[in-house]
Amino acid sequence: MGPDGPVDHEPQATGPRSTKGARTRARLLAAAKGVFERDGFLDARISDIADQAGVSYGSFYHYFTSKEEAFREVARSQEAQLDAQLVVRTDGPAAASPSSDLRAQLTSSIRGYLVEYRSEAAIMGVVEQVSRFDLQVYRLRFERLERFAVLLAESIRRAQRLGAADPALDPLVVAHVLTATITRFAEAWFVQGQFRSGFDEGVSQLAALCCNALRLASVPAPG
Amino acid sequence: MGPDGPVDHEPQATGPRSTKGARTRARLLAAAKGVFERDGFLDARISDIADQAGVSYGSFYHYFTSKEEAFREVARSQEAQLDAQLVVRTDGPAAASPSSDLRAQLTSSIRGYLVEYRSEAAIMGVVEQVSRFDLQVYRLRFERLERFAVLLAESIRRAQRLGAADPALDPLVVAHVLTATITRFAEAWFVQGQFRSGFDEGVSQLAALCCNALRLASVPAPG
Amino acid sequence: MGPDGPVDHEPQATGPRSTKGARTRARLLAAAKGVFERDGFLDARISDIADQAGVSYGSFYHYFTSKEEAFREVARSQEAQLDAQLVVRTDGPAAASPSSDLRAQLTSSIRGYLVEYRSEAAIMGVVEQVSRFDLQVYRLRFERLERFAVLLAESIRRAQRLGAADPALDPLVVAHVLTATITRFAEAWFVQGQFRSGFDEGVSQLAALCCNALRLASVPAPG
Amino acid sequence: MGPDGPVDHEPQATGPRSTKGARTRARLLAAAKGVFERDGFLDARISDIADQAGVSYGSFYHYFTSKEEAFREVARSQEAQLDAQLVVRTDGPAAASPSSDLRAQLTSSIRGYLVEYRSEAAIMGVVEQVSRFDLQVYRLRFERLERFAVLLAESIRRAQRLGAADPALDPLVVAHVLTATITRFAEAWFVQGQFRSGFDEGVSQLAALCCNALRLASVPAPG
DNA sequence: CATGAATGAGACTTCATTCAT
DNA sequence: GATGAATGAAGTCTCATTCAT
Repeated sequence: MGPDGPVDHEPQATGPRSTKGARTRARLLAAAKGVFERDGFLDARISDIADQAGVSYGSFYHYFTSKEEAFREVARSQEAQLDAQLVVRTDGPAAASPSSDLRAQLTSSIRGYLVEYRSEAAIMGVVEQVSRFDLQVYRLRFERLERFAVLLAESIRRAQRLGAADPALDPLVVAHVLTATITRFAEAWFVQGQFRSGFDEGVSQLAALCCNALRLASVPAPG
Repeated sequence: MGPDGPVDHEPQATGPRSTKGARTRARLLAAAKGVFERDGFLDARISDIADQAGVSYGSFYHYFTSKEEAFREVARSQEAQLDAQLVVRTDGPAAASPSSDLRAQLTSSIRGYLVEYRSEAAIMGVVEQVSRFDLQVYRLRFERLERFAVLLAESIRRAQRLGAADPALDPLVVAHVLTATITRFAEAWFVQGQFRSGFDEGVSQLAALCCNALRLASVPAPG
Repeated sequence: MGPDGPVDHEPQATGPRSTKGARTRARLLAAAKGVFERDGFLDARISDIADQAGVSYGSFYHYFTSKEEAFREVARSQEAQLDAQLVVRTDGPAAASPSSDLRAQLTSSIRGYLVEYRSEAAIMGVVEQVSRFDLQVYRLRFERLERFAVLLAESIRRAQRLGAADPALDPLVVAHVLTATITRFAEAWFVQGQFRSGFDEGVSQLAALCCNALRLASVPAPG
Repeated sequence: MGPDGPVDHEPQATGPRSTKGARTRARLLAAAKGVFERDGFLDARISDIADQAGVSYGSFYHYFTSKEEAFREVARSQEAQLDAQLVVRTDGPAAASPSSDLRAQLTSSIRGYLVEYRSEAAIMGVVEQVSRFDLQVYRLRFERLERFAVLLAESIRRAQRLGAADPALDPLVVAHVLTATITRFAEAWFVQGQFRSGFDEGVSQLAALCCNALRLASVPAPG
């Protein structure tokens, strides 16, 4: 299911047992994030992380079993933030109409996701990088998107039943396509700087495009 | 992280000057591709490539200055294959209608791209990987897509003028979004195996979605 | 080839921060000196140095960034020892006569220099070698001699004013010539063994020759 | 007798057997000299020499068995040129006086040597370099100087007998010292650029100094 | 908890030299 | 004679991880 390359490692975080330890761990995490952002995963050196955190070289290994482990920790919290943005309720309360409901939810998800992605673009670029050779980071990144896609598919199916979305589309495939669209667009825009565009403008274009794609019944453009 | 400009580097590796040399070089390239597919870029060892090609360790360096160089060469030819699929003619001959013309071209590009991508999924996965930490491979991969996006944008603009596409869309932004959609979907599908779907089915869903996105005027569904 | 200027580089190698580290570093330096003496710079291998010091291969790089760095360190301390011998005071206290003063100082410098050089002939040979292809060692070796030459020139000038030295000589040129004489003679004698001669005999011949060269007013030959 | 480091190699030049071959060989030698001057011995690459000579890589080995061999060839011809300058005749024809005879010969030798050395300073610097780790080049360089020293010693001895030179000096030691002086001064001046001075001025200072050193009976300063 | 010295496997790369054509 | 492809030993350096204090 996942990529061929990434090797599977045992996750085994060393938890801090005291308050002081928790603080040191937090400093290390912050330092790690900074170094990863600056140098990428491959060129990041433990010694730089330790220096940045103001602790000794060896201390790093009190809190993390490996460079990978530390990165996963960083990636985990980023994903959690992003994940919170991707919400589609299948069982949502009645909206003005099914199409406007999905449209609103999708637009909101897209905006939320892009806002977060942009503010953490540097580290997200590294997450994209690492997800392509570390299986655990791959999972971190894509299993959540998978869940989002499943929910989105359900929502699309419901809209189709109500005649509010293009009935010719396969909900699951389409949900995956839209997920791909949003995530890749975010990377191209904010990490790789592949084009310049006003933020709000870009967001609304992307949202409009996704809604178009589903042929959600037209409604007066929302604010 | 993005490219600084359209500067094109042609790193002139020590080229073979004889037929025999050309053959050896070709063997090395094939071997390199195989090893990269099997082990990914990071874990690929020069010695494996040389062994696979049936030449000595040092011979590798007769033809390539580094592992990166060899990979770029492999990536280059892959990109060339993919690139050939992405064609949108702005000045195309008269079609039944502007929308059906664009629809046909887009569908054809998508199908061609996915066909190629699938058949080279293993190496393309590695290209995606490397493009995220090697600037030259990044350029190799994304500058061509950039060009495609520009052409596509022009085509969209033309369709808009003729009332055949959603006039609310910003052609360039949208062209980038669609490019993102196609490329990322290909990776998710064929490299990461994020979902199973019949090939033709997937292709037509993606194409339909893209056409929907542009609100290309409806036509009877093509075969 | 010559030095561009008097810029002094203090390449800050990873210094040891503990007593134990300092001892290891010292062991490595001693081992390095031994290996350099035995094999010359070019044929010296890091692994031999590490073995000799009884530490692991990697430890070498904990203390030195390269073979060059380690050699410079060794050379530095040799030069410091030699340098201490080359003393000419321009502002010296009144001596029996200006010429006997300079004669005494020069003789003393020469003797001191040759004593040191002889006792460290093996490593000095390597310093001569390396100074001819490593700019930093070149500077190490020749900038100090330069300073000596300048002081010596001043001393000669003073002697000339007092009529105690050949007035036809250009003090600075002559100081350089004498410096060349002493250093090259030391190498030819002790490193290359270009001739055999009793130590004291050789020293006094060299000293006499240098004093002659300046036409320092004759005094009864010193013991 | 020689330095400790240099390893002994078998000299075994491959001679050209035809006119065309002789020309190719000459081109290679010229190219080699140029590359050695530019890069030093250690960094000189055979491929650069071949390129420079406009012949193929492999051709180099038709004419020289190794990089060392080629360098020795270059060094040999340089030494021959220099050597021709160092002439002291013990059996010379009657001169105005023994001291003025030796003075003239010494001055002439010094001038000739420095003229040659200066015009070939770049390659001479490399010869100095290589003589410190290649025994054969060492010999090339120092055995001839040795012979000069022996002749000079004889000349000094004769002058001493005639009361024209300082009788306290050991002729052989002194001859070696003067040889050291001249050679090292040349390197410091022309290769390392350790000081600037007008050519004629420097030459006459050096000559004066050497004559002073021997306490050659004064004569009116020669032009 | 903290420190930082010690480890060492392993990869890359170089380039003089050989050799088949 | 000439070519340039092929060889492969040799050595440096990196850096994540371990461990003694």
